[in-house]
Amino acid sequence: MARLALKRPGPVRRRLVRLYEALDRRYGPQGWWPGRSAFEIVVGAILAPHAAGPEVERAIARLRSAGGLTPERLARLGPGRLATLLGPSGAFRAKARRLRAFVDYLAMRHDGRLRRMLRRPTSGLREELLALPGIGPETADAILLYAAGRPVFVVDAYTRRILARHRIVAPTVAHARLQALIMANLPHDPALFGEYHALLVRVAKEHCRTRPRCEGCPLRPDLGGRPPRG
DNA sequence: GCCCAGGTGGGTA
DNA sequence: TACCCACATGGG
Repeated sequence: MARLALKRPGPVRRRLVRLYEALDRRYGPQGWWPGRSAFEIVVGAILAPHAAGPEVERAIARLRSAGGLTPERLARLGPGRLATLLGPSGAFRAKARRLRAFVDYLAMRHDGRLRRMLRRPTSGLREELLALPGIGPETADAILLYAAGRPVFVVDAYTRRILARHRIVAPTVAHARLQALIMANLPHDPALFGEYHALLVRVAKEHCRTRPRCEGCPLRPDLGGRPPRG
């Protein structure tokens, strides 16, 4: 478990820490991201939208079987072949275009070398990733955190839903503001951010998704407080 | 058979 | 800024 040593924690910080500790007690270390290589992590992040979990893993396994899990080999797969391999992940033609755009960018800007790309300064790399088709804030941040090891908190729909239900933030809080709030209140530790995100996904999938009214929340009921203003 | 899913991008008002 | 919809398969 990543440690949280905090001096004089404020209300938001205290609630974020208590939420993390409750999740960690309940589920333990998650060991994300389940990628065998940095490139596999990037591929998984690009395939993830609307196809979480086993479908993405199946698509990656098919890519691996076809020898397509390196940038240069993936670039050599034809669009039709690539789309066919991605079938289980859904939206496969769109995702094939996105993967192709990523390896093309890698070849053009970083000599095809992912390691070189991952050494870029965080803010510059984030801008480059966001400029690619199909890569938005969540996908870019997942790559920064899990492939590049940068202390960037990945905010997704689960993060917003759970933090809102525990009254740590308002449900309508903007993505950038939510990310800034979390990062201003937790130590900038990639291992901690990675575990926290993974734990949020875990509880959301196992509990929140099937019980939208939070009946029998596995987390402590006293995590909340008064609804935040704004 | 219907609804939704760890998101993104294009369109519209 | 806010909302709608396509992307497309798979599971509940």
